[in-house]
Parts: sequence; C-alpha cells; structure tokens
Amino acid sequence: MVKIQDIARIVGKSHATVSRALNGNTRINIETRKEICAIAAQMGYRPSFAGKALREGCTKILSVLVPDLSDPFYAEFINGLRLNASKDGYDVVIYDYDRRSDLELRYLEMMLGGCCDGVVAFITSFEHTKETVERYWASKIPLVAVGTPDTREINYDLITVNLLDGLSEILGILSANGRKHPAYILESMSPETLSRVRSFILDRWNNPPADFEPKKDIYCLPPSGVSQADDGYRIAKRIMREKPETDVIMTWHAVQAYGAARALIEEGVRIPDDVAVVTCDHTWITNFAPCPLITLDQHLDLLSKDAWGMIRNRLLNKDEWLPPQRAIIQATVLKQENFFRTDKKKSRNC
Amino acid sequence: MVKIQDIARIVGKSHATVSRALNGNTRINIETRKEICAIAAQMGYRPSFAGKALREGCTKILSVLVPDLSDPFYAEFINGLRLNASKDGYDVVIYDYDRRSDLELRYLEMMLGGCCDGVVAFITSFEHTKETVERYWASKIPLVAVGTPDTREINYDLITVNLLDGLSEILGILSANGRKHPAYILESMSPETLSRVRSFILDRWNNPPADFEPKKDIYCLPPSGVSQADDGYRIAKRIMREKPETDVIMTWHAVQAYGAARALIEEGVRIPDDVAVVTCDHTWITNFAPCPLITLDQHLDLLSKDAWGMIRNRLLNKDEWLPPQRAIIQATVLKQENFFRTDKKKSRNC
DNA sequence: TTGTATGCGTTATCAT
DNA sequence: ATGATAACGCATACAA
Repeated sequence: MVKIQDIARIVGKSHATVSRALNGNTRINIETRKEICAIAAQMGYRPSFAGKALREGCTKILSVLVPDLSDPFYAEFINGLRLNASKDGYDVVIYDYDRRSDLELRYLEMMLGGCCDGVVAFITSFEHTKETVERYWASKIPLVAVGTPDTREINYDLITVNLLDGLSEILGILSANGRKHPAYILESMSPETLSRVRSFILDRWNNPPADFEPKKDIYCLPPSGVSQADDGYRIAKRIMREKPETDVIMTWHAVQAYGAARALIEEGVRIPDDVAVVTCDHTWITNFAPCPLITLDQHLDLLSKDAWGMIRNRLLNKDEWLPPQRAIIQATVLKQENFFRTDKKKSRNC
Repeated sequence: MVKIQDIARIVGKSHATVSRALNGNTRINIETRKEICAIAAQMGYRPSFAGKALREGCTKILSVLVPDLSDPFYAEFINGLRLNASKDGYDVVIYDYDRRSDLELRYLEMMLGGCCDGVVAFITSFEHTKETVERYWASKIPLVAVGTPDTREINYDLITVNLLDGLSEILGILSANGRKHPAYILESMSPETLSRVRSFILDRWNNPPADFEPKKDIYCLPPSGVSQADDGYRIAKRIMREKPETDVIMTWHAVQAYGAARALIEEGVRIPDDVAVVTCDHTWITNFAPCPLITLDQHLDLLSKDAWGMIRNRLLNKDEWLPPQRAIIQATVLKQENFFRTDKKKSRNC
C-alpha cells in the first residue's frame, strides 16, 4: 500500500504538502498540486482507512445489523437506508447475524470500537444485549433499534411498526367473511412479545367461536435451521394435520407464508377459498405471489427514512444529547384481489 | 470512548501495562491484570478499531460485495462464506451495490483503503473496474471474483460456476419431451457474455425446429428498477403475447422465474404442462416453489468454501504471491417432480 | 513485573 | 507556499 510519505519522497516535498495537495487545500502551488495528484494517481495511492479514521475520529460509515438477509424484507429496508444515508455522504455496510444471538451480540460489541459512526439494528431481544445497548448511549454512538420491544429501562432510540391495528382490521375482514378457525405462525420470539401478541389476538378477534382458544392455535417453533420457508412449510403441514378445520393462517414473515402456501397446495387446500393466508410483510414475494394474500405494508421507505433521520440528528448534534427518541410507523392492509399485482414501485437510489 | 490511557490513569499504571493486561500477555502480575480487567469492564472499555488496525496492519475482516441482496441467492452464499471465515477468526461484512456500476466501483475503491483484509466480489463487468481490480493485485490485497468473465488481461483470482453443461442437460430433457419453442430471460449482462450465451444456445439445442432462431427468443431488458421479479413478470407477459407458441421459459435468476411464473398463472398457462420454467439458481424460492421447476444447483456451500479458501491462502502466504487462481464449480440439475420438495439442507454456522 | 519510547498513516497547527 | 511537528489509540521492543 502506497502512502503519503512514498509520494512525498518521489516528488521531493514534505508529506504535509502532499496531504494538502490531495485534500484540496488552497494554500498550495497549483503546479505542485497537479504534479502530486498525477504522481499519486500513477502510483495508485489510496488513503488509509485506519489512518484517516484515527486522525478524524469518524468514518462516514453507517452499519446496519439484520437477523436474516435471506428474507428480502431486510434487503428492501437496507435499500431505503442507503438511499437516505448516501445523500449525506454516508456509506452503508451490512452485518447479518443469521438469527444467532451470539453473533448479534458480537457485532453490536464490535461496532462499539468505532468502525462506524452509527448503527441501525434489528435487535431480537434485549435480554443478552442490554448492557451493550446501554454502552452505545454512554459512548454517544447513535444507535437506532428497529421493531424491538419498547422498554424504558434502557436508553436507546427506537422505531416500531404498528402491526396490531392492521391485523385487527384483517381479523375483522376475515371474521365478516365467516372465518372461524385462525392459526398463527410466529417467529421465534421472546416470551414477553409472544404474550403481547397472544393477548392482542384474544382482544381483537370479533365474535370468537365458543371453542376459540388462541393459545393452542399459536405455533411458534424454534427455527429449523433450514429457512423461514421451511419453518412455514412444516408448521402449516402440522396445522392442517392437527386442526384440519383451520380456515386462516397468519404468518409473521412473508417467507413463512411462502412455505405455508406450498404446504397448503401440496395438501390440496385452496387459497383463499379454503384457507386465507395473511402475512405482516410486503415485498416482492407477496407482490408477485402466485396466490391471493392479505398482507401488511410496513412502508419500508418511511421506516428507513426515519431510521436515518434519527441517526443523522444525533450525528449533527453530538453536543446536545436528546432523551431517547421514539417513532411509530403505521402498517396498512393490502388485500390482493385475484391475481392482479399492485402497482407499488420500489424507490430507487438514483 | 474510554481508551487505554484513561484506564492507566485510574489504575495508576502505565498504558503499556494496561495494554498487556488486556491482551493476555503473560509478563504481568496476575493481580494487576485482574484489577485492570475489572476496571476496564466497569468503565466500558472497547479497543479502538482504527487504532488497532493502524498498529497491526490488519483488520480480521472479510468484505463481500454483492449486486442485489433482495435475491436470496447472495444471502445463502454469504452464510456459507461466514461459516468458513469465522473458523479462522474472520468477520464478514457485506456491501450491496444494488446493480449500480457506480456503487460497485465506489465500494471496490473504498476497500482498497485497507478497511478489510480481503474481498469476495460478484463483479458485473470489468469494463469500468479493470484498473481498480488490477490495483488489488498490485497491493497484494486478496480479491476473489465470483461468476465473472474469465480474462487473462487482468490479474485476479476467480471462481466460476459451469452452468452450460447443466443447461445442456436440461435442454436435452426438454427436447426429448417434445418442447420446441424456448425463450430466454437473461439478466442485463455485458455484450460479450450475452454473445457467449447465445452461441451456446445455438450449439447445444438438440434437433432445433426449422424456424428456431434463438436470437429472437432471448429477452434481456434493462432492469426495471422495481425488482427482478418484476422484470421476469413483464418479460414473460411480453413473451406470451409475442410468441404464444413458447413452451419453455429459461431464466437466469430464480427471482425472475418467480415473476415469470406469476405472469404465466395470470395468463392461464399451466406449469409445466404448457410451459416449462427453468432457472439457474437454487434457493428456498425454488425449493418451496408452488409449481414444478427445473433448476440448477450452483452448490453455494462449495462455492463459498472455495472463495474463502482462496482468500485464506493469500492471507497466509503474503510472501509467495501465486499467479491468478482459477476454480470452477459444476452446477447440477434439479428436476422437481410434482410438488415434492427436495430434502437439501442448508449448512448452518453452529 | 513494569515503564519508556516508537511507529502505524493521516490531517492540522504553527512556523518559516 | 512549504516544512516541521504533534496527535489520534494501540501494541511492542527495549530498558529498567
């Protein structure tokens, strides 16, 4: 790796002069600058990341931490994040912790070392990350959690998506449609979140049948280690075996819905005539699904825009450190009629 | 950010002693070490990434550069890469250039700054990246290109997947099945690659019908800016409108096949009875597809293992710099019968 | 066992 | 317009 000193030696100037030439400092002879830039290009000079970061105390890098890149949901969020961050000259680098809590913690710890200026993280649970998250606050490194439980015990910025109102609306539609036997495929979630979702379902399902017992209809298996599609597939098979009267399957992730749909088709079950399939994501998976679904649009463009906004605010106002910020995005219902795809376009970084 | 000096001041020792204590150096009083570690933990000390990198000259980080994270193909590759790299103590960070050649170049340039020890990159074309790629070679920064054209003009390590033999086998199967009118949906690729694929198709299609003119049946639109699924959808619609006799649609990416399948279903076309759908990827999309497909398994586990192997080799043998390395992975045909999913398991990082 | 001193590559301040 | 020097945080060679 060629460094500033090497160029200085060749040109016969001091390394300070070379630095000035390369950084657009005006207090330099225009001829010298040209010569130095030419030599630098010829020698293939690239400024050292570590040297620069150490000297400047910042990296112009935003890290984003996601649980599972094989789910296009996160990719779409990242696209939005990149679009917004790049406007302010920030580059986005991605860490995938593969739904492993050890990796989740490791990456969060790693980024405390100052390899980036801020972090946007889909944190699964604060149980084992609590101290680390609090450390961000103490170090004044901007951290925005997305879609995580809201707790006042720890200091952190948070953006959540309100899915419950949308789900309530969907439950109303399905109830009016005469559906009586819903089953739920959740992700592997913390007991607290699970109980929140459970009580929600109990609350909001209109006209519950006499034997309606949500607790028994909630399927929340540990990850199979293959894919979320495999999870959805296996659980849907089990549901149709154990509760063949099921007429609604609600999934957390679109990829689970995809696997579940495959299982239903294999079993000769018609979608949505026999069983309606619902999911909380909306990506190209649901947008081009080969069977009609009801989905929730989490407005990833807004979500990512807000996430960057929070980070940006912190970066620009390091001196006046505001209390923990909160934002909520409202998810909206997308009911696909027949096979007509929606016209929703993905925003592009242009 | 608390640094070693801060701890030294508190403990009343020199910063060198603190450094030794924290790094498992044996030449230190065991009591001092305990005290220092306790204080460090209490103060929330995290070693500075920049400081460490500058001092040690390496980062223990592997970067991977991909064109489109919304395609699960890359996520699966990355999982394999992480599994292998982590065995050697390396962390994987991900850059998504969103199929934008400007970002592709920007990221490649950025990593020349030494923010990582090596790069695995899906490079779209060498046209605008040629000089940058050559710079890696000159700087002895390990760079492995995956799935890119093989050229001797530039020095770089390369792993390719041989798809052509598999495609040839598929064409044979379909030909024997009486199919006569294939259409191809490719990705937006360089003219050279396109002409290679074209001549291949001309060569290998057995018993071509008299009017078989592959050139006219190859659809290669510029990206829609929405998603690969949308590309597949739109092109399939166009194919069925312009060439309703089409009985095979071959796609490059599984996501394109997904969109194409949706289009066919909308048009009332049966898969595979009326039109067989073929794609070169195999991920959960194809593994749980709701209609039978013929796919190529690119053996992402082998691909990622080889990629890390090449990087690792370079890292361990900086002194004896070998000539450009080449490896080829053979893709194999997966013909899905009915709806029975394959049992292929994804490898896990355990 | 511990302290002092050095250098990794960069930018900025202060002289000249 | 340019050069000398310092500082960023860390690990280590060398001295004590």
